[in-house]
Amino acid sequence: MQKKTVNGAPLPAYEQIKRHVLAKIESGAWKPGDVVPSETEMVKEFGVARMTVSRALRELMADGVLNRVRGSGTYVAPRQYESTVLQIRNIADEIAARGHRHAARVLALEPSNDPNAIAALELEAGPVFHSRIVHLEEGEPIQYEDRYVNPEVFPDYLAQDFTVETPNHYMVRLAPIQRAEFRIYAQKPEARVRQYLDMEIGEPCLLLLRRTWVGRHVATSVRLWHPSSRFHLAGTV
Amino acid sequence: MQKKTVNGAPLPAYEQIKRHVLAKIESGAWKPGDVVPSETEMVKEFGVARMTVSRALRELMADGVLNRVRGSGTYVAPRQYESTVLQIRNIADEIAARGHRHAARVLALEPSNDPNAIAALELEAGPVFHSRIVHLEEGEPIQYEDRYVNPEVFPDYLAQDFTVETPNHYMVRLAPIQRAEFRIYAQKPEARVRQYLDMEIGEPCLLLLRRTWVGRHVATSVRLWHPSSRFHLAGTV
DNA sequence: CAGTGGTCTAGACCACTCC
DNA sequence: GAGTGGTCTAGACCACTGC
Repeated sequence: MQKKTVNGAPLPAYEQIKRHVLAKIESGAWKPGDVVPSETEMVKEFGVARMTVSRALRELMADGVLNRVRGSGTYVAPRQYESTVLQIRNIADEIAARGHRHAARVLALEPSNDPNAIAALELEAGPVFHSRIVHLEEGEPIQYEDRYVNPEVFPDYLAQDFTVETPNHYMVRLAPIQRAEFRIYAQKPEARVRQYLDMEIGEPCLLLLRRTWVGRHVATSVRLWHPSSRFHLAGTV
Repeated sequence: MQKKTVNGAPLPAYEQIKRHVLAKIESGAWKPGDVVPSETEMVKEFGVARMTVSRALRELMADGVLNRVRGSGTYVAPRQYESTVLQIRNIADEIAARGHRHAARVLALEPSNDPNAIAALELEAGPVFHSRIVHLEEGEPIQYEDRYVNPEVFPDYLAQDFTVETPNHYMVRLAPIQRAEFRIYAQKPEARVRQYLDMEIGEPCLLLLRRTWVGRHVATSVRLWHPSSRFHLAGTV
């Protein structure tokens, strides 16, 4: 295998193979569920020993990128949703997993020149895209979503119907999220949020702030308010 | 290498080596910072190829258990603290990292027969150990810690001085935490918590519930209240 | 310069899946 | 039974550390 270099240092063959596979997935050439070439095929393609291919694919499985089944083949793993605290899924899927109905009220979907939002997306200038949506579980509001989106990453964001598909689902469908940063607060909601979430006066919100990256771009910056009486975060490590 | 079996299935050699190393660390025979035997030595000890030892040690490094330095050797990694939302550290270390002073007020340290606590620790009967501590940052309360501890795992818990060392630090020092489960809530604090945390009426708490496991035992079940004005959780994925 | 870990090869045997 | 991944061997060359 020809040694490619990054800043002068040669990259190990197994690392080059990993990047090749990741590039295929990120470009969309290989989609979730697709079979990827077998070890034997990659051995021929890259001109390396089978152990080397095996290590590359094994590590990608450990990272959750691939699934491997002995006797069957190697498959592209399903997309990971915006992960917050380890594994919070798309709110609609989460509601569906509880056997409940999800609905969404789109309050706003428009361009915005909010300087704070432009800064959060690490852009020089606006406009950026802005949406405000209330998510309902069995008719009860459970999340107030205030989202800013990078138009360079999702140019068609404003043309979507978010009563049918959540923004999170839409974005994950189009681009793989590679990194996320989050902060969690307990907060007294401002009046508008409190009303949209149908909360009693004095009831606190669980507020989740999150930014996600696609490649070198900040893809989205979102604030999610949840009524404490109907929502909490959970996970294991 | 002699094949050991678990429920009839033979265990791969690299997996046996991993378990051997983990057992050494968990038993305390190898402590954080210690050099562990080199690959060459383990090759002789286990009678396997160097690649096999290499894989075992490489995977343990990926898990954060070992650190490996080319040209130097393989070392036991420092202990991981109770991880909550990915990487929240021991509150005292966190405060120290901000360059601030930590202090603790021990409100209670006693046996308890609270049936909820006994159930949370998955024990048949009590008593279990109970502590309530307020942690202060620069003199301001920042965490109210209500903790139940499994006496089978930490028999000397009640004899400790938690103004000197936090319970988390004490427990991590004695036993490696292997699994954790957490839930995060926004909550109106009860009067007692509000007073100990010196909070204004109406200010919400960020409440973190956590259980941690050592081997098959629930080691501890803890509720951590934080004033929202002075505390939030953060992390990256 | 001896010892360490990082990577790689060219084979091998095996358990398993799928047809 | 052909093809897949899981593991393993016995070598090898290399970059790096620490004396």
